[in-house]
Amino acid sequence: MESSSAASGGSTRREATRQKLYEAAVTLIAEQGFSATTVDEIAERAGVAKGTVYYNFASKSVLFEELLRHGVGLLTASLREAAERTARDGGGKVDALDAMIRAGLVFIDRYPAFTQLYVAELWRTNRAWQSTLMVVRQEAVAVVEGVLREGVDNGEFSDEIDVPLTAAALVGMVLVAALDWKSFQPERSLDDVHAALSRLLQGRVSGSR
Amino acid sequence: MESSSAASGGSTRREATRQKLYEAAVTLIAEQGFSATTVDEIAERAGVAKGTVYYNFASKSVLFEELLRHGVGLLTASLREAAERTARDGGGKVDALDAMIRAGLVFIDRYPAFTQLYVAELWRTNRAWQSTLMVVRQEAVAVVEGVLREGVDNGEFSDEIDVPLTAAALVGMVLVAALDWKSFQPERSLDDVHAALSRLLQGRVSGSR
DNA sequence: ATATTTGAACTGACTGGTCAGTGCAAAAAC
DNA sequence: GTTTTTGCACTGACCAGTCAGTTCAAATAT
Repeated sequence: MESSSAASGGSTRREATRQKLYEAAVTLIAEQGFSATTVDEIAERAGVAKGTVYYNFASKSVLFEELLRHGVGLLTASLREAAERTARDGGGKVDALDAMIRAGLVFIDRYPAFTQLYVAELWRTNRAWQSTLMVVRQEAVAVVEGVLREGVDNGEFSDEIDVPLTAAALVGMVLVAALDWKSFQPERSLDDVHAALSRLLQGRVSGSR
Repeated sequence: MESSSAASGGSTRREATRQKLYEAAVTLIAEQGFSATTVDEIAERAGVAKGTVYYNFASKSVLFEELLRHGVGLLTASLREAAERTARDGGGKVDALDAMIRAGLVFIDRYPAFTQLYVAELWRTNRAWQSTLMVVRQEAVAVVEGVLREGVDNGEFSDEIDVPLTAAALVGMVLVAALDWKSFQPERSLDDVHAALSRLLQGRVSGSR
C-alpha cells in the first residue's frame, strides 16, 4: 500500500525504477527536447521494458512533470541550506548570496542536464505542464528573493533595489554563465567560475587593477 | 526573368512569403518548441499552403536555421549600433555596456518570441542545427566581449575580470531578467527594468541608501 | 493594343513512416 | 500470494515531405 515505509521516498523497488527512469529521461530530454524524445528511448536507456514506464507513470507528460518537481526540490533544498549555513556562521547577506551562487554552480555541475531542460522549458507557454513550471520556478526564485528582502530590511542592501527583478537577474546570471561554462569551456574549475561571478556581483568590475 | 529588379533582397513576392513564414514559425516554436510544432500549423498561421513552405525552404529544420540567423542578425546589429553610438558621443565603456543592456531590452521587448526560442534551443546538444547555433551565439556574445576587452585595455575595467565568462553572465542577466519581465510582470516599463539592471551592473546593490 | 507564352510561385491531396499508449500472459521479485 | 516487471504485438492518430497540377503577372510576339 504505497509503502513509504520509513522516512520519505527511499527504498521500495518501485522507487528504484522510477529513479532510473528519471535519470534516463532527463538526459534524453535535455539533449533533444520533450517532443523529440520517445518513450521507447527512455525505456531502453533506463534498461526497462516500455510497459514498466506506464506501470509507474500515467503518461509521458506525467513522467516529465514529476521529474521537474523532483529536480527543483533538490535545487531549492540546496539553496536554502547554503543561505542558512552562512547565517549560522554569522555571515551577512552578501555572504549568503555568494554562498547561493556557489550552491547553484555545484548543482549545475552535478545535474547539468536537468538545468538545461529546465531553462529550455521555463518560458514556454501553451504547454500542458505550464502550471507545474510556474510553481516550481517561484519556489526557486523565492529563496533568492527572501535573502534580498532580508538584506534590504537590515540595511545591508540599498532599499532602492527591485527585489523580484534583481533576483531574476541574479538567477539568470548564474544559470547562463554556468551553462556556458559546461557547454563551451568545461575544463575550467568551479572555483574559477565562482570567482568571476562573485566579482561581478560585488561590482568589482569597473576600476583597473 | 528572376527579377530582383532594384537592389538586393527586398521586395520580391518570395521574400514576402518567407517573411510571413518566419513570423508564423517564430511564435509557434517559441510557444511549443520545434518538434511539437508542425509544418501544417506554420503554413496555416502564415496563410499559405503547406507546399509553399517546401517551395521556400528545403525542410522544416532549414526554415528554423534561417530564422535563427535572421533574428540574431537583427540583435547583433542593434548591440553593435548601441556600442558605437556611445563611443561617438564620447562615453566610456561602462556607458557602452549600459547602452547595450538597453538595446538588449528593446530587442526582447520587440521580439519576445524569438528570444524565448533562442534561449530554449541554445544549450541543446545532438541537434541538427547545433553548429548554426554555435556560430550565431558567438556572434552575439562577441560584441559584449569586445567592449569588455577594450575596457580592460584602456583601464576602465579591472584586468582581473574574466572576459568570456563575464560576457556570458551579463548576457544571461539581461536575458533572464527580460524574459521574466515579459512573462511575469509585463506591466512594468522598460526604463524601470533598465534601471534595476544598471544598478546591479554598477554594484550599487550593497550599501543602504 | 491584343493575344500568346513562359515560368516562378503556389496549392493541397496523398504517402510512408513514426510513435504514444494498450493489452495481456507469463516470469520474477518480494 | 501479491506486486512489479517483462516482452511484444497491435492500433490509431499524426506528420514530414512529395508531386502533379493551377495561377497569374510579366515578357514576347503579332
